[in-house]
Amino acid sequence: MDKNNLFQQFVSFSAAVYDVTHAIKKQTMPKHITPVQYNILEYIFVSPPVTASDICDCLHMSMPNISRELKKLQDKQYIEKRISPADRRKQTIHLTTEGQAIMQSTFERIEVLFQQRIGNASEEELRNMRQAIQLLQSKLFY
Amino acid sequence: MDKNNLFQQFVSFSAAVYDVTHAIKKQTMPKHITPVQYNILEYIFVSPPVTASDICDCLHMSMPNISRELKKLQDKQYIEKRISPADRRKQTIHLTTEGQAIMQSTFERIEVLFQQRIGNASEEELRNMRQAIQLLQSKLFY
DNA sequence: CCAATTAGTTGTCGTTTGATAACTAAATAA
DNA sequence: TTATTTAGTTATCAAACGACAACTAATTGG
Repeated sequence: MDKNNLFQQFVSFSAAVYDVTHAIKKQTMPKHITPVQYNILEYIFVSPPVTASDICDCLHMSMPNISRELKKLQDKQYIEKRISPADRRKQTIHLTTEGQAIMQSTFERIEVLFQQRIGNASEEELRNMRQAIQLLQSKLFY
Repeated sequence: MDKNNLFQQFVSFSAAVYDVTHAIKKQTMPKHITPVQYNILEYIFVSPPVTASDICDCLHMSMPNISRELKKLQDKQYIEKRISPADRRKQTIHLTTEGQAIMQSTFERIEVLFQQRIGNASEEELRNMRQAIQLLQSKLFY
């Protein structure tokens, strides 16, 4: 039937997701780092261990630019590089204790806002949301 | 029960939505305009009539910066400003014929990619997706 | 062993973007 | 009528970001 209508929904929904995540990030993102640097830290935080190349691929940036930003993060003592013994060209990027602490507390602040958002939802509504997310992530946002 | 697990899902889902929309925009966004300019055109396209102030509020930008970008879009002949007769301080922003055509064809390209994504979905799956979007948009991404 | 590839670095450039101050013109409130 | 507020403009500045060229060092393939 009308896939067309679904497209409208998709556009409006994507915008809504953007708005909400933008608002949350605006309230929770550490101020001493730039948005791009935050994205890098977040990526290192959720998918360790990562290499500079991994970050390039996932965040759609060039190696030179990643290298520059990683150096800045290293200067700020948020990350450290460890040369891989197997292949000494490669290096894995790790959060320092401080970097880890920053990301941890950022995610805690994000979770607070998230819980506020769904605070009044019933047990069944939560179940439905979980199902809905799973459905959309497998069929549409894959 | 475990709202915690839902938070994990939320984070992962938001990232997935970002990845998909980013990939789509990358493939469909007109090359002669900057990302910010595209966002402005898109906003004018989907929610007319708009004023410069509306754009500020919705896109989280300052009036001077909006004014600058609108002027660039005007120079490129994608928009025009009409002074509101009721209050001559205000102006409504409109797409020119060319601007309209560009946004129309951009959205058509977006829709093609969207239809590819859901191409093999059954009637029932489409219904479920529609429901899922509606649920999440009302309970989570509002 | 030598050539080619891979991983990452450094430097440089220009554009985009965000922020701020100082301004004009129109409308509203006192 | 004058003061204030509102809508938008212009100019300027610095930071952030993307792109590119040239480079080093390690590894792999022939």
